[in-house]
Amino acid sequence: MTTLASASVLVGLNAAIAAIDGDAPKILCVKGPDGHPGLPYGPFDPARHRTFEIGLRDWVERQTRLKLGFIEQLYTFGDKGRESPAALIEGGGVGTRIVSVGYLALAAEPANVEGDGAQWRSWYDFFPWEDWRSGVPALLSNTIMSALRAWAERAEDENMRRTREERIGVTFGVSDLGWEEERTLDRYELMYEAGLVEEAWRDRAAAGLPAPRSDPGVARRNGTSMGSDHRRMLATAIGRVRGKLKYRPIIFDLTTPTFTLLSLQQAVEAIVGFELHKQNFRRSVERGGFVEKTELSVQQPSGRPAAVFKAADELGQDRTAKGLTIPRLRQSP
Amino acid sequence: MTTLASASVLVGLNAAIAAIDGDAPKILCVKGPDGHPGLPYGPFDPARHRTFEIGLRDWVERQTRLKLGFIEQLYTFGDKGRESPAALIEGGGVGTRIVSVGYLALAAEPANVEGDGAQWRSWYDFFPWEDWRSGVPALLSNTIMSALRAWAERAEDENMRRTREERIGVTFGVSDLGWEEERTLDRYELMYEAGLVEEAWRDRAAAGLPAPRSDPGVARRNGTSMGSDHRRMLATAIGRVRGKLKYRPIIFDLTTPTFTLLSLQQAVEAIVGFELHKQNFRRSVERGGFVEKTELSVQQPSGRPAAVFKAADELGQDRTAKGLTIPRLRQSP
DNA sequence: CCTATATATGCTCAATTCGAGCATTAATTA
DNA sequence: TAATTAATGCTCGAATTGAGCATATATAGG
Repeated sequence: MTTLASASVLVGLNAAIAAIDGDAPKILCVKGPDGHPGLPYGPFDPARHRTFEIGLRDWVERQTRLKLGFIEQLYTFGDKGRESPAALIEGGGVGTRIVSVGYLALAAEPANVEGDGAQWRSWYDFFPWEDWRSGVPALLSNTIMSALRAWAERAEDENMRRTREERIGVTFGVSDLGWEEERTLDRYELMYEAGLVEEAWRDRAAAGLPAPRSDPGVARRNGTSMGSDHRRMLATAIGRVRGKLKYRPIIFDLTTPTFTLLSLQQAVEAIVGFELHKQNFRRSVERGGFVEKTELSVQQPSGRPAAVFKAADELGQDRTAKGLTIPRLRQSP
Repeated sequence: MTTLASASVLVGLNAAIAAIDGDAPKILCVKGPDGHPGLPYGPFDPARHRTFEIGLRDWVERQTRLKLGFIEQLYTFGDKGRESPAALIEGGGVGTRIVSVGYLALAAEPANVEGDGAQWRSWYDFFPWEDWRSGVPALLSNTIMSALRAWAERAEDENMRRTREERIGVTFGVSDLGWEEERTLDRYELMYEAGLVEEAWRDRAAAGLPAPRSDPGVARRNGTSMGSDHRRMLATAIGRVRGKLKYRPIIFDLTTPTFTLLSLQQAVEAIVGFELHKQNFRRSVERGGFVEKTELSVQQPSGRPAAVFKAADELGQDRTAKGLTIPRLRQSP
């Protein structure tokens, strides 16, 4: 067996902490070392923490005073290019590989957070093309799609061109399947490859590679960029939440204990990024046994007052059972 | 920011490599350092490998001569209790935390492998209670379920007892939802907690904790145990394959290029662990556009010859699109 | 050649779910 | 009191699903 060079690996923990604020899906951001927004990050110290989860809860709480509820491991990032500038982290010299274990956490509401530059931001600040709630995002139809097609055209040979076009078709829903909201990561990665996000320019420059052959102005306008590979992690988190919604009732980890069906629907819409048929949503959620009516009702600004519901008891402690029925979005960009 | 103690973290890579052999779902095992079977394991050397995937492919190929096709990251294991005995791995002293990044890999067939003790084994050797293809596994109804209920009864208070019973109900399909085949990991973890698998006994002894209060003989009979936490990783892998089958056509990464619908069905049944309605399976797979008929047909040992199919071209390079429709198993143990 | 047997394949039918929209109810505001 | 707004109830056709019957095409044995 080979001798390990692993003494030069540092393990860090990242958390994508999501919450819903009315109709806005929020993510907790901190100011990263490079000035860009980033996800909360902390080192994993095996001497102090028995498990990743314990470590994560510990320093998230210390950094933000936020107690986490539901958390779930997302993905571990270890690609080259994640080396730490020596200044960033003590103990890791230049060239030390950082392995980050990314976690998804769900909070019932965007509680006030303390700490250096910590703030809740809409996740669509970073992924404006993912929000279809008021129709096809203009950014997508006006610039992204054509930039992607131009990238496909720039392929070296016919084979590569076709592959690229197929990927664009599937990931961006041009094909018959339509837009699959949970492919957030695929879309981000495709845009990264095509040089359509700022990180692609930055990373290639840092690695001494030639700049992408796309328009840098377009890349800069495609959402707020994040430090390191945090936007990729966030894309992973969003995709996971969107997918998971369909087979576990995690929506109730993101709502207040009681809610109206409209607010519940808006929370779901905030996550999936498109609008749902109101009556059908009500039917599926009521008949699916997800919610129970309370005797309360709340007055709206205008119109008939809405009944107040709560998550059904049968959903159980460990939030198991199945997920909501989310229809497929049939539009294309 | 705290100074990192992370110099004492080693990063390793594990692979659960699956293949289908007729009606048997196989997993590639090696002989672990403690004599128990284990999953192929190798260190991650950041100096040599740009990414985890490259590292994994590299040493899997060197250890087993097997070239991997589809691979996907599963989960990263870093809990305490994974410390290396000094003898196992050079460079890691006693008490060094080992972080293992687990991967799932799919092979088209259980190709011959070289290397010390490498062999393909049915994954039901390790999880006999997961195979419902000839009805409810006797092991489950005869011993496991009653041992689980006894564990629930041993709870310290009424609240805990009810929680345990609820978990058993959901995880083992006693509740109205029935057996959910993809909850492999939940079931393993529950059995571990209840002291019904050998690893629970071993780990508690190693940690200086009192032995579980269950019957050690029962634990020993509940499938073949594995070294370290490899059986947990395998459970994760099985659950992932079973779940993923429903939303991505990964089955075609596990079959030969051409197949009969029966062999395809048997492959699916091997994975999900229960039998499917033949005509409906055919309908869903044909109408779903997953397969295309070739002009060939093959003679059976007896009976009408079967048409030979291949995976549909539209499934595309990156094996995208949706997954097979797998009905829910309605039985209970 | 004929029959029993085994498997592949085609087809039907009822139950359920899903997508879409119309209709009614209950509040506020002008 | 009418207009407006949102909640809620209900229907209907289309598509999907679960189950089983029926037919087709082989082999083996007489």
